[in-house]
Order: sequence, then C-alpha cells, then structure tokens
Amino acid sequence: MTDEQLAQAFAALGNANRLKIFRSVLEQTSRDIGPDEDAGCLIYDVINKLDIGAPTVSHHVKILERAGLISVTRNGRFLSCHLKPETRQRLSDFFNPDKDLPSSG
Amino acid sequence: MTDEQLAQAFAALGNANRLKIFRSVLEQTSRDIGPDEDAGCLIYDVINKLDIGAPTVSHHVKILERAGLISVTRNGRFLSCHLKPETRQRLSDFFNPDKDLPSSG
DNA sequence: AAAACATTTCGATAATTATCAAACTATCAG
DNA sequence: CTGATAGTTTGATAATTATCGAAATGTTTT
Repeated sequence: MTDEQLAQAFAALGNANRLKIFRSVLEQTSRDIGPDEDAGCLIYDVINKLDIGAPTVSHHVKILERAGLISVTRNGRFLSCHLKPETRQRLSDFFNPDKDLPSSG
Repeated sequence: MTDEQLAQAFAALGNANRLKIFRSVLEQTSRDIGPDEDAGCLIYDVINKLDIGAPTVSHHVKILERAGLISVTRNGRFLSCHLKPETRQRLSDFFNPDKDLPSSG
C-alpha cells in the first residue's frame, strides 16, 4: 500500500458524512460477522438518515469504494455496503507501528 | 471526540505530504519513547526531505496540530513535532470497534 | 547591531471537492 | 407496458485547499 493509497483512504474518511457512512458499515460488520451473514449497510437507509441528497450519497459511496474501504453489492433494487477487512487492518496498523508483531505464537 | 473532530483528523492525514510528515513523527516516537527522551521530528528535516517549500510545510504542520495529531515545541531556532498518543489511540480504536473491550474481568 | 538561519504570514492562484437539481437507468409490482 | 422505487449521471456552483513567492518574524552567532 503506497503513501498515495493510504492518503486516499484517510481522505475518504476526512469528510463527516462519509465518516458516518463508513461507521455504519463498521458497526453493521461487527454485528453479523461472516462473508454470507453480512447483510451489509443499506444505502437506502443511509440516504434517509443523513441530511444530504441521494446523488451526494452515491458520490460518497463511490469514493469510499475507490479508496478500498468498502465494497458494494446489489440485492434487488437495494445496494449494500460491506467492510473490506484487509484495508481496515492496514489503517489500524498504521497507528500501531512495530508493536512487536504477533509472531505466529 | 465528535464526528467532526474525527473527520478533521482523518482529513489531516488525507494528504500525501502531511501523511509523510505524520509518519516521520510516528517513527521517531517508536524509536525513543518517553516524554523527555522524545527528541521529536525536526521540521527542518521535513522541509529538506519533502519536495515542497517551507511555507507549505509550515501550513501542513499547523493542520496536523489543529487536528490534535501532533504537538510542536521549539528548541532554539528549530521546531520539533511530537506525537499525541491519545489521539493515535482513538484513531486506532476507530478501526477496531467493540473488539470485546478488556472489561476488568 | 548586523548577518545568517529557521520558520511564519500574506496574497494570489490553480485544483479539488461537496453539494444540488434535473434527467437518466435499473429493478420490481401489477 | 405502466407506474413506482432505488440509485446514478450530468452539469453547475460555491467552498475549500495545496502550493508558491515575497516579505516579515524570531533566534543565534559574530
């Protein structure tokens, strides 16, 4: 992960509305863990919860997606956002440098 | 820490040059831990290392400072940046929600 | 005090971004 | 197909931002 990619991920979280979207995805994920059981966070709900229009939400979701923070799947008319766990891990690790890595033991 | 403050911190890291500055501070801190022993990261070095002018570095450092990520101290003509550990912790925690907190038992 | 050095402030500019309204596409229910 | 619903694309605009050069400030050395 290059500096540019890292900065892109942080920049994606650097907007209060996008941060709220991502937090919803995070919380949803901590609730139902597992690749199939993950119902994801509905974009429909996001649009109705936040005080911004659908076009803006659509825009923000794409930015989170491009940054590698989430993936989006369709379920009928509805879209769901899912956490990308490896990116979450990298961002978390960024703030914990060299905390003697868990050496498989 | 409000959503706005969190977003402000992430936004501060959402620029490649600021990210490099902050990483230098992080790495410096992991080298010499301790409130007195922390020599900090010299702004002078940052200015000479990055491909941007002194005014821009000065600007970026202020943004990192306002975001609560670093503090700055003067040592003669030189300024040093120091990590703010509690902010680092909060940002790290953000990516690890509810990982069953050490509940005193 | 004067010179040299490290950093900041100011003013400007080009680039990016957040947001919206209107029109569009896709999916589902009759 | 028609109508409704969910989301996207487009085009525009106002706001923010990254960067620079020039001038200014504060510190050390002589």
